Order: sequence, then structure tokens, then C-alpha cells
Amino acid sequence: MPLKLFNTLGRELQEFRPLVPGKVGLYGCGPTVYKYAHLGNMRPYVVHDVLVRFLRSLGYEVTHVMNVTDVGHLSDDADEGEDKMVKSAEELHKGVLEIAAFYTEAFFRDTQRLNVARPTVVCPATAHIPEMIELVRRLEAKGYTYSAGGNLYFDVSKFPRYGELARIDLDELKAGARVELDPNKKHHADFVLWFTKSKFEGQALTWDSPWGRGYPGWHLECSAMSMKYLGESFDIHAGGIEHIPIHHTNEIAQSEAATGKKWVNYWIHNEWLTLGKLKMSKSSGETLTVQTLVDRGYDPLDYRYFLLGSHYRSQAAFTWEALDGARAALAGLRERVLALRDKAAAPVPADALGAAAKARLDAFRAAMEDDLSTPRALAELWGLLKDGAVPPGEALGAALEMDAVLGLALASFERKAAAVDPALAAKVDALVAARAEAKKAKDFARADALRAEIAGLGVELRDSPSGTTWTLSGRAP
RNA sequence: GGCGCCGUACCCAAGUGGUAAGGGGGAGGUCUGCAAAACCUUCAUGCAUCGGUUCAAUUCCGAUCGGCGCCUCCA
Repeated sequence: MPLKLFNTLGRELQEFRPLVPGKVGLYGCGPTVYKYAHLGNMRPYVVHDVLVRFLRSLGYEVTHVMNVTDVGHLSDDADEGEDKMVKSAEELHKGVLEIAAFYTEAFFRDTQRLNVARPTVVCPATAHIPEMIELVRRLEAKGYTYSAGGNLYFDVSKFPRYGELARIDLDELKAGARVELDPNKKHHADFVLWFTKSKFEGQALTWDSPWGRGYPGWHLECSAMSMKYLGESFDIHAGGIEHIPIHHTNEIAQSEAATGKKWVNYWIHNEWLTLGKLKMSKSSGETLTVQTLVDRGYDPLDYRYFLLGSHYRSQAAFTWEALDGARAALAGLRERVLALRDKAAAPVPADALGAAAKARLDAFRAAMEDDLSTPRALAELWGLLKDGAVPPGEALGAALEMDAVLGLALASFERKAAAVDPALAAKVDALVAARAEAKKAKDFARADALRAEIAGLGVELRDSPSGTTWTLSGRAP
């Protein structure tokens, strides 16, 4: 079965065919680095990671490019458009690039904790200003631009296919419905390619250009950098669904106007994480980050499992209860895989699996080929692990094969007794020994009292024929 | 005003024109000194509501109610 992806361009499931056989160029919208990324921000990176992992498991050589937006951001509407980088810098009394470096580092720390592989190329916008200027020069040479009020604009009327991705009809667009109109624009959908004048004061970073000292328009970086690293046409562009009407629409216009070629073949857009009453978005309330989860005693991979439990094109409803469910499920997967590792000498390689295991692995792949249906893929993983007809070595081999795509780190998981505070460990070990004595003496009342005492330390006991083992309970005491 | 999404059991969540995956959780059981773990059984004649199309709809169409997103550089 071929891989099918839902292409926003066309709004249908399409068979994936790369431009160059065996190779895939993928551009994923990266972070804006003026604050910590919250859990909602992290969803697309997990989605992109799963896509990349799956493509690689199918044998493709994937070049994954991700931008880091470290220039030019408005703050939200409450501030009437103060530059976000500038605002953060002022708040923290630091330079803009210093802020960007700080949050970039924080971002990659978080993605790493979510087991998101680092993209092949990570490109900061500020390091690619010459490429952006060059792109604007090409647009200017072809007559797609005009200048007004000190800024250079893209003229959407010159690009007939404008809005194809978002299915926007320029004549129907209601001008100024929510935003104050820029009087310099000929059409309100026109957008700035290069600023020398802005209603936003205090732009910290400016560059010389043929149009004067200033800074690039906000859509330029993705066009310029993707083409630099992936060529003027490439396979997949992925990002959040909110980018369809403006950001990606404008990227397409300026890219294809410049090159005269089709820019991107497949557009993949993920839906948002919704929070119900928790509200963590821009304006108010608590911002939930990966660090928040760690502080509350969760493994970041619990969140990854939670995300995989819903399809990337569906809104995912985050609740603590749902996250607890994901944590319990992931713990169950780990237990089963650990048990298999105890039973099996070694994982059987994918090409040596018996019929039952192979059928499970095939079903897993079929689910993933159907527009990356991770919920069904997870169900197939569970089916495999519960299938008594599959020998342990084969179950382990197939499970690890699946996890290479899911990225739940099942292969490397170890029981975390070693990570326990040594003082606590010594105390628990002593209590366990005392309880063993009591049990030996058939003093079950004392044994149960000791069990209760141990439980009070946040530790769970497990008796087995070969002795008693213990682990920390799920939640921190 | 425009564009778009969703409403499936206690929770999260797949899915299909032919009779509801998976996980969490609950209940019962086996096992266990007691637990835990594991294993077994079980928990929606039902998929927001009302109409329509159809031999057949949760799945298609329409309306209604409810929730959400984007239209500003939020992922």
C-alpha cells in the first residue's frame, strides 16, 4: 500500500510521490523564539517527527528543514503591535539575539525530551537575510512589487492563483473586518516584503538593502530558506492549520511568483491542542510547558503518547485526566516490552518475523500509510503485545520496529530504581528487609504495617517468587 | 461577514453505507498470607437533536442546538 497524505492543496487524501525517487524534502514551520514554547506549540513538532520517522522507515532519505524565527514578531492585539522580540528583550534587559538564543536552546531541550529528532537543517532567519533580499530582488525584477510609504509590497493582483491553498476569493474578502487597513496597500491582501518604515517603533534588528535599511517581511524567511536547502520545488511543507490563510498563502505567492515553478507539492497541516477550561493560550492563564509536566511528575513522553492517541488533523483535547490515561498506557507498554526483553534472547529482525507478527506489523504500517493514523497504529501495537500467538522475540522485534516510528523510546526504557535518591533507597531497602523477616516469621500484621509505611514514602512493592522489588509510585509523594 | 473543524460510553479517542478499534477507568473472577503485577470476563441495540435519501445511516444530504479555530507575525 502506498503512503497517502491529506493535502491541504486540494483538500483530499493523495498518494505521496516524491519529486526524486527515494528522497523527500520536508520543510516544517519552526518556533518563534521570544518565549517558552507551550504544550500546544509542541504538537506540530511531534507530528513532523512522526512523519519523518515513518518516511525513513519506508526507506526514504529525508531532508528535514526547520526555521527558527528570531526576528520580527508582533505582540498580541492588546498591545497594538509592539514587536514581541523587542518586548521580551526590554522585559528581560537583554539583547534580542541573546533572547532568541536562550529560547532556542530551551526549545530544543523540550523537543529532545519529547524524543523529537533534531531536523537535518535548523536555520535561523537572521542568518539568512541576504537570501531573503535576493528573493525580493527577483520578485521586483519580475514586476510583482511596488513601493509605498517606505515599504516594499507584494502585489497580489499580479499573481492570479493567490489564495488557492486557503480557497480565498480576493473579491469576496472583506477588507478590514478585524484589522485596521494599511493605507499604503493597493489591495488589502498585499503584504510587505521589506520594511523601512513601520508602525512599530524600536525595531532592534535592521539590515541594509536595496530598498533602504530595514527588515524583511514576515513571510519571507520560509520561502527563502526552504528554497536554499531544498530547492525551488520540494515535496512537503508542514505546519499548523492557522497558517493556511495568511502565512502559507503568502509564502506560496512570493515563492511561485519568483521562480515560476510549483513550490510545494504536499501541504500538511495539524489541528490544535484545545484546553477546554484550562486556557493556556496567548492572553491569559497558566502556560503549560514541557517543564510544567516534569515539575508535576510526568515523563514528557506521557505527553507524546497522549498526542499520538489522537489524529493530527483532529483537535486534541488536553486534560490532566487524559494525560493520566496516557501515562498509565505508556507505563503498560513499557512493562510489556520489559517483560518481552526478559523472555526473549534478542529481538527478531523485521524481515525474519513469522506470519502472526508480520500481520501485526503490516497492519501497523497500513494505519500509518493512511494519513499517519497514529491512533490506529497504537491500537496495532497493543494488539501485537497482547497476541499470545506471537513468540516473545518476534513480538519484541515488531514492537521495536513500530516504536522506531512512534518514538516512545520503548527500546531504551529501564526501570528507574537507579535514579532514586540513595538515602530513600537505603531506607526502603531496610524496610523491605524487615518486612521479609516479618513474613518469614508469619507475622503478617507487622508485614502489612511495614508495607503501609513504605507506601507512605511513595514506593510501591511487588512480591514475586524470587523476592520483593519496588518502584516509585507514579506520582511524586 | 468570509474560510474551516468538531459533537461517539465515566475520561481520552479511532472508525465505517450493512450494524461501534484501542487506551485509561470501573465491576467481577483466577492467582496471592495480604497486596501488587499478570491473566480472564465485563461496561454504547448506541455514535448531539430533528427531518430526508436508501433494502440498510452513527457513517450521505438538510436544518437545529452546542463547542472550537483562523481571517494580525498565535503552532
